Amino acid sequence: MNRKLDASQLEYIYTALQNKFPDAHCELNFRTPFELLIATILSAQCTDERVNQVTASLFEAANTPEDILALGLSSLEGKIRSLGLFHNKAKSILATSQILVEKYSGIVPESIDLLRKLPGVGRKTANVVVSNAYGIPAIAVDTHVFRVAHRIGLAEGSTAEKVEKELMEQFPREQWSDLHHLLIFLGRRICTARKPNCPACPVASVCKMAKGHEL
DNA sequence: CTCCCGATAT
DNA sequence: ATATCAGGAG
Repeated sequence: MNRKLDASQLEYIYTALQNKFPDAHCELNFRTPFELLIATILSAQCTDERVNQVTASLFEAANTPEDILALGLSSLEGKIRSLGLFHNKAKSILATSQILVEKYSGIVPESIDLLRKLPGVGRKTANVVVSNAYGIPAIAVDTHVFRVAHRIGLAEGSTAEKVEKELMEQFPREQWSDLHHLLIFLGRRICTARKPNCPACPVASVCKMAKGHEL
């Protein structure tokens, strides 16, 4: 019976991460729900820092569905090419903008289910938007959350959806959005993919992987 | 499962 | 040189 962490360990993890990263927040730059939606679509397989570099000029040219549509495909692709996967991302952004104009009066929906029907918007992107734009508790499982949750021993599921469910079951709803950002900060700054810095990690004492290394 | 994909870190 | 980066669609 693979026992997970007990209640006191879960509380310790949340508190220790808050103390280590009191400023944990969404690192994508945005001013409106639509800007966040576009920035999050662009963030696939790409660092936030480079997304912000691109959106700074992109949103100056167009930051509404109508203005994005007016740009057209080749112009939009040109602006986002440096982010990679640019053809898919441009098509998704245009198709999503078209639907927002036609069906939602240009307003980004607050419903995860409605968001996920938009082209290029999956589970992770929908969670990021409702959490950071509308203050709805959610845990978006990206590459960092998936990796860190497995290493610590907070999750064992093989898909992002399973990991999201495991995390939601172990932490109270009011902690979901904060926990999501805390795990991302941990994954970016300490528990990196190539070389995790366990000596600097605030939750090493309860981490499954860190313990495995010590034994 | 594969494909999309440029920039950066190791 | 190669792994990785706030994934999603077919």
